[in-house]
Amino acid sequence: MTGMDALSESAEMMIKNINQLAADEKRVRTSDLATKTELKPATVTEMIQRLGDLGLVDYEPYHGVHLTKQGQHVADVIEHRFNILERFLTEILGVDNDEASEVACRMEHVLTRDVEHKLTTFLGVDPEKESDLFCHKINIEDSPPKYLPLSNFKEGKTGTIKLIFENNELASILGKKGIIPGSSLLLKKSNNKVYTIKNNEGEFSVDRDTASKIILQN
Amino acid sequence: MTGMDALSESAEMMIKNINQLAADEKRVRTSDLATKTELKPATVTEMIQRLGDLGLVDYEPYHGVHLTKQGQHVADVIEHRFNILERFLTEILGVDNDEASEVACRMEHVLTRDVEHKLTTFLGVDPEKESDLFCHKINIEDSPPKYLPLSNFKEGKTGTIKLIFENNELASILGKKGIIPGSSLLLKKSNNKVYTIKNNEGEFSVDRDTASKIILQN
DNA sequence: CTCTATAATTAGGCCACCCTAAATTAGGTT
DNA sequence: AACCTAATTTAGGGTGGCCTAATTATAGAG
Repeated sequence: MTGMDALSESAEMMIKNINQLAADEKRVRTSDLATKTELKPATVTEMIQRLGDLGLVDYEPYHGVHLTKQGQHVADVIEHRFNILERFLTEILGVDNDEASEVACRMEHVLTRDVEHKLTTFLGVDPEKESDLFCHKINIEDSPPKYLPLSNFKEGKTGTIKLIFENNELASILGKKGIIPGSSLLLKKSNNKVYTIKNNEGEFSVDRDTASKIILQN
Repeated sequence: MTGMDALSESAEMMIKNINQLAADEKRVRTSDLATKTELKPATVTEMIQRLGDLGLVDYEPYHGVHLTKQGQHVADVIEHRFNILERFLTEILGVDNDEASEVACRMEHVLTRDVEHKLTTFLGVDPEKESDLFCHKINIEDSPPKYLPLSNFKEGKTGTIKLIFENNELASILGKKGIIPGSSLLLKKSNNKVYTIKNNEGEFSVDRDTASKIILQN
């Protein structure tokens, strides 16, 4: 009902191009779109009529188009996806610019919100701070895993060890007991002084200081 | 002549599905393909006839298809692209399995050889060793990525941390130990499970999952 | 205010993909 | 060997995207 049928790549590209040609408040002309997209004018007309029917574009025959609010929103999303993909390809993978641009331009239509979000985070931008670009992301489905030092863990809970701050000695002692990153551990009891933990090699007690150096994931 | 026109996503998907259904030397039946692809049998027939014309498939009416050498090659490439994309999405970005699978399935048709190659290297597989899968890659323009996750780093090497991907909590825990972007870090030891690292604040061990989210520059 | 050059649209055609419904074929049953 | 059923293919229809050619509208020149 919401018209959420996922636009075709062609449709999204047209919207993207309309957006890029839309300087000031001017309507974008068919011929300019034809040049930019390397399509024939007749094809552009056809396409923008379709987009008009979808409410993504305000189309006035013989007088060009401009994006509706809805269309602008699509354009922003695509733009953002393109940018992070391009950055990932060039900055992280070291793909050369032209190719990165081409590939990003194809991939942008296939990203989901979640992947977009995670990629953005990966690139070191806090998605929450990009408020404008992420305005389309109202409900964030991310319930990030919680990391806690053992010293703050709840009794009876089992967690996976993520990180142990060493102290070589301590680490090797713990290591010999199977308390190593990646392994799982149950906190049986704690009284804020002594922490009784259990793993598949047995039960141990550690002091608070040690406990604070073992970071678990819920 | 070589039929190098870049196959459509639909065509590539059909080839991929034929490949997956091709147990032993048996020909793959139309109805099985229809079930797997969620298309109608008539549509499958049409498609495999097209693929037959392209020489990608050996089609015998009423007796199913099997991939030609050429078709097999396409299938292998797609398969490999899917696998590395899926790995990247799950292991590096932390996308959940179902979504990663879906997105990888869309992106696989859009990767170039170079991007595929660089992504593979990024994930820590030496593309040269995957000789079969990479047989399609004759001239490799070797420029390995400058950035690697800690989990793919070589023991004894020092790198500069470029970014740490994760929800803020993990990042802040790491940050308190001086493991922050821009700082330098030495990988002392790794056994593919536990990564022992050292920086100017001490020594730490992290699990593979965490290591994969710390990206270093050689 | 008409006239014309240019821009834009419509008309009509082609192909890839998808469908349903109507043949057709293969292969086991009797 | 004729027959039936399930699998398969063909026939025919629709849509999106692309095209060329023909038509029509616009806006600026005279």
